[in-house]
Amino acid sequence: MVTISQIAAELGLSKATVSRALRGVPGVADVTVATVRAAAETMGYIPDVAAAGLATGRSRAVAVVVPSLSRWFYNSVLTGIDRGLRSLGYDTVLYDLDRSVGSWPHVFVRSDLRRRVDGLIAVSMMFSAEELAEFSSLDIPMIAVGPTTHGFRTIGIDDAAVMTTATEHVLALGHQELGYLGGFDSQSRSLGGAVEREHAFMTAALDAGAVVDPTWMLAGRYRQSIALEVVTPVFRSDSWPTALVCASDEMAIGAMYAIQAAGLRVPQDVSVIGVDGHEYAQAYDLTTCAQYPEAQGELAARQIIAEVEGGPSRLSFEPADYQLVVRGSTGPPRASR
Amino acid sequence: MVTISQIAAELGLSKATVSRALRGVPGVADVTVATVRAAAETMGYIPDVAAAGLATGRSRAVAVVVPSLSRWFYNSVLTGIDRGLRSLGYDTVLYDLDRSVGSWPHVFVRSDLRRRVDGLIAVSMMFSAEELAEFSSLDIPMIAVGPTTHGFRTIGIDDAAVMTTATEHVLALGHQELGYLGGFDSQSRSLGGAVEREHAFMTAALDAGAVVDPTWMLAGRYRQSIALEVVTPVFRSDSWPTALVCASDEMAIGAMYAIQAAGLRVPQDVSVIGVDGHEYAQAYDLTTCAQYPEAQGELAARQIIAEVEGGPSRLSFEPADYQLVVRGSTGPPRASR
DNA sequence: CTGAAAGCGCTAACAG
DNA sequence: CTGTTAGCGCTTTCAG
Repeated sequence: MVTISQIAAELGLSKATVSRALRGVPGVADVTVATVRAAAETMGYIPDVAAAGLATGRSRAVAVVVPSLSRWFYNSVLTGIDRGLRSLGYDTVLYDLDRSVGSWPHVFVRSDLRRRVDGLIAVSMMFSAEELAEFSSLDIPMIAVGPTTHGFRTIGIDDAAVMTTATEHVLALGHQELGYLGGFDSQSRSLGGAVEREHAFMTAALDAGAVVDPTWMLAGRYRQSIALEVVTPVFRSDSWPTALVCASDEMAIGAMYAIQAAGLRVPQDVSVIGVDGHEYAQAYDLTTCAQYPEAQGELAARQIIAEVEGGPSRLSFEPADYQLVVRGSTGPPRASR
Repeated sequence: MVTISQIAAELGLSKATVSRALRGVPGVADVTVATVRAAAETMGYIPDVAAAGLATGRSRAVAVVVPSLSRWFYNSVLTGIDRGLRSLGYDTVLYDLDRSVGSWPHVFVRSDLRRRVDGLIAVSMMFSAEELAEFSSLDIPMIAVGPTTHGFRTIGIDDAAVMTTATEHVLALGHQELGYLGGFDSQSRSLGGAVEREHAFMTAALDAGAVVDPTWMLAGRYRQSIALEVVTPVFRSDSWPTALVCASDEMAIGAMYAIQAAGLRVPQDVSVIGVDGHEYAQAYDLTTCAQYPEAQGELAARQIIAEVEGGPSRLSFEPADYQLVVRGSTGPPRASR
């Protein structure tokens, strides 16, 4: 294992100079830098992060806390974060909180995060006041991606605006009988903007004078499997909405399956619209209000590193892009055909 | 920030004793241990992993390399690994290789992994001989989960056996006209046992004298969206198989959607069977040959830590459980009703 | 522009 | 059972 001192010895230089040359610290002769780097290369030098970390107090790693890895939004954000972090020379230390609802030990923060990471990115997480206090005591930059997270600067879409856009799309198509597929993901620690979305839907629907039968307010809990189950009985009954607004594309896909299995057609009998821009939306010809989780993750990575490396902390909320993508799952209601 | 020396000073002990007491090293008076731990607790001591790492050469972290995070199998394995690792006091350092097909810099191994992790777990990865050599030169325990990975001890199902089981299920139901939905995921670095599965299918089908029209061999590339697209034309043509054997549940779900959209019924018109035991399989009433990726991940975590902590390296292949789960998507073919 | 020296916080012989 | 003494490999004043 080759160290900095060996390079120094080899070249008749001091450890300090070699260290500076390797890191590109200004104030070293260009020739020296070149020589040192060449030697490091040929000798097969690999920096020891632990040693550097001890000396600097930095680990070149950031913690990423996710509520679960199985949902598309979360793992997409994580993909973006990992890519962003790695391109900046940082590692991703994963903290998957799946199935740890309400049981996250405070210990987590103190003993695990401390000194192990330079920053923390929380994806769609809800934290208790106690946990938040522990985080703050870590005194490292923190940032959230997803719905606005109390105590965190956050990057994310405007959930209300997105849902309003989606709802207005079907309203504009002439639908007056609307269903909503949303609910809460009780299994995870994420809130996912569920409240904002549902509220925006109701507001837009009622403002337009649409009919929203209470039995059409479905709790798909943000999972495709549950969506499939709760949607099924509605479209096998004799009263169903002409348009179903879904709070996520995963739920929308489950709903479309249930609707077809019930013998109805999308969009002829019922229009379906989702939110997210899921990678499968195109194949399912699903109209959706798309957001770009990987981009959000990459942005989070860049911003946290900027802060870690001394930059100032930015705005408290960074609005992310979204866009209505109209496909074949939405159309005018039967009556107005 | 409180250190070990502060505790030592406070208690009038030496750093060494405090260190030993804290780590539970045998050979310290019980009273001393108790006193030290109590003091550490009240003083709010938190160990510095970097310092410990420098001294021991261990980081208490393991690298997990995945081909992508968006596919259920991969993220499920990762969930299991993270849970296992964390329960043993180790951190998960993520290396998501999504979209880095063929472009993985050798640099990766040398500069990133070295000294940063104590072990490496590769999930469904294919490595070049060159990469493999670099891994080996790291001289840390390595283990793979998924299909047998050259150069790695691996934990995984017997892909051929699983596919044989699935195929024989529809054969036993009386199907004689079989389709296969498989292919390769060219986007990722994973092979995923695709070859073994396809071969096992063909063997079982031909052995039973079944008809497998070449146009029924579909390349869904292990993605639901692509499966949906390639399956659609087949069931809109005038010649289709009575049973479709899918190499993954994700593809099977896409296929079922396509079949229904084409106006056919599952299982009345066509039976569909998958492989994986996807979390959505139950909701879709999909018959599948299930495997348990989270359990595989947890096992991998336990085994790698056992090795890291001095245990011997075990068998070269650890067969994982699988089980045929019969649901409503498979039934006898039309003719024999 | 380069070198010497001190030290980051902890562990690991080696003594006692 | 406990203390002393060296480092682990790198960064960082402070001199020159």
